[in-house]
Amino acid sequence: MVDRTADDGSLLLQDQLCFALYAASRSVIARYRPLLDELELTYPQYLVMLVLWEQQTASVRELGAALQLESSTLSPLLKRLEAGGLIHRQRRADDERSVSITLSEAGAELREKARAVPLAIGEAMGLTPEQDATAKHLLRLLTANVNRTA
Amino acid sequence: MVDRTADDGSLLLQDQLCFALYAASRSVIARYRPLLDELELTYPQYLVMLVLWEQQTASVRELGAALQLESSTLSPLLKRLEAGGLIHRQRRADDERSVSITLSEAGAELREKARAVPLAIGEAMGLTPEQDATAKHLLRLLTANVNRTA
DNA sequence: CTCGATTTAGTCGCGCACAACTTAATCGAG
DNA sequence: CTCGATTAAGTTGTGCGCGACTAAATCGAG
Repeated sequence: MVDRTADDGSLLLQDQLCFALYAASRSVIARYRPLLDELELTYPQYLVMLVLWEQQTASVRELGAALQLESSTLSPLLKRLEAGGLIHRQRRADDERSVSITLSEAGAELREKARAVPLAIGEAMGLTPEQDATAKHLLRLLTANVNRTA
Repeated sequence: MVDRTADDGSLLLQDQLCFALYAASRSVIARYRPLLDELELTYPQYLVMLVLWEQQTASVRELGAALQLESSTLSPLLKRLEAGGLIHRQRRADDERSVSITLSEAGAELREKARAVPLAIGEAMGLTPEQDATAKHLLRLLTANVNRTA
């Protein structure tokens, strides 16, 4: 198969980086699914937990900034995490507009069960450390460029 | 920032290729949105149209194979494309289980308006041809690996 | 030829994802 | 101090995306 560059006007599906991206993202998330089912988390919920395991607490706004998600996506998701007993939500005293999200006991404990997940995914992806680093670099560059004048 | 490789058990969001992938995919699709709004298409609908512009006709099964989507995703999407007057759907005479999707006049004509889209996106992504090719290669490798034992 | 297995679309339920909007709290120029 | 502008979170509506399931048509071993 002869690929064309990003610069021509090809309308062929297989020429498009964006489709490779879209397909790869869904494939990786599908790979996560059985692992996250064990933790009773969806993939976006897992991402929220990653942020909280890292920094204990965050506002909805901060979670949105870290994950590039709107409050309209996060609010219901956080409600489900709270219903699942993994987080607490409370209005901040010093700024009643903000809501602090914190880990519950169960949420903090879940971290240990999650430890095995990145390993298993890394193995399934099957890239060399160099390929992994290159891919991350290019994806971040791409994201920054695309968001630049968005 | 010091990145770790895919092989360790880091639970840091920024270390994870999968998050870079997820964020990049959504950013690119968001970039498409205003362009596709002009065509009154969503991104997945646009992908279906790409396949049809390429080969005139396809069954639901073939579209699913090309785009890696389930019939439970495609059936309602195709219903919307039909309601929008871009495609026709008809049971295949030789195998009543299959449904043939074909372009309508309007669907075929939309191709010309879509010509400018890949150019604009390619420009927004801002990768060199080499980077674009590398990214596509790595994403396909990744997807193949992840799906292999799925 | 027959009938259980397979294949193809489709429906349903749930959880994102995002645009558009609302509500409430805070900010800040005058 | 005040009040219009801004900010934070949440609601609503639409369209994916997929698992679980169903219905109907076809296949194929015996």
